[in-house]
Amino acid sequence: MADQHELRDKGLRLTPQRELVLAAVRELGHSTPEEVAEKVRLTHPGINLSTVYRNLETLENVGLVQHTHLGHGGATYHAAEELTHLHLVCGKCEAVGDAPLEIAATFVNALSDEYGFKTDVSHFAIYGTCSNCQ
Amino acid sequence: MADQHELRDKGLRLTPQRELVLAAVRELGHSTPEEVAEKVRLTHPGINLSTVYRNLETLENVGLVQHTHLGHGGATYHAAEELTHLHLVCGKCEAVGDAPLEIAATFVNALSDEYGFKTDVSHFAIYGTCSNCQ
DNA sequence: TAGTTGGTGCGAATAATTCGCAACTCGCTT
DNA sequence: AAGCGAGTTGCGAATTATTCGCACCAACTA
Repeated sequence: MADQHELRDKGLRLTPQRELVLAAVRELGHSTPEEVAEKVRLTHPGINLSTVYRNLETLENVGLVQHTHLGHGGATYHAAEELTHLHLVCGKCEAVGDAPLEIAATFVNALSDEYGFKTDVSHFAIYGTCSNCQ
Repeated sequence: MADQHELRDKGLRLTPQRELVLAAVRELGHSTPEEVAEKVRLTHPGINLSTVYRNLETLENVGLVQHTHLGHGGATYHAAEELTHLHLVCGKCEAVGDAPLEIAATFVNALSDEYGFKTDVSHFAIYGTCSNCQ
């Protein structure tokens, strides 16, 4: 019912580290591996960065989290459930805003119809300047 | 007339390295610093990677080239002139396809009207799967 | 409860990018 | 034509981000 089943159903072992990484991603929304590690350390100080990286990768493989490249170099992770919006990335303040998927529907359809390109909404990041930074 | 004026008009010195870096970006289209360096080395074998990085940054500052994060970690650079299309990045084969800006016009307008978010088309990268990889 | 197998911690290895600094050269000034 | 000063370059070291190898440990299975 809890995370237990969720992870074990995917064929993964249930370790405190893994649970915490998943929980952190869910709570933080968009976050870098570093931020996830920081969050996890609040309750499990000894966790190793490598473990965070490995768990993020593992969790991504089983489809519980996903990552996107929202700018700079670093990847940011978010829970798979949270795919109901687009990411609006501000190039100035680096804030990540959200917008409903529907707003892009016709655009996505056009790309599909005219170019055979299937847009991956989970990786859909849009760069620009947010209203606060203009 | 040639690159000479173009660079000097921007207040930059005209060095062979700089000219070559700019020429390489223009010829290569989307390319990583590493690829630019490789290209430049064809005619100027001794060029240092640092110099390529610095020139890309310099050229970007004066608006002659721009960069985008099209996936993974690395940034890719392209000439500023070449901003007349969107980048369709295939997550599988990593190919970068193009589509005209107009296809996103209504979408961009909607983001502006409803969220006050000004989309930067030069950084507009769309993730998905291209027609060949489906 | 004991075994096997995946998972963790840790430190080293890579990769990508940036920096510091001394030598060089571009372009302006005599 | 020669000189000077600032912008540039090359090079190696320093960073940052991420991955690996390996020995130890713990989660699930029988």
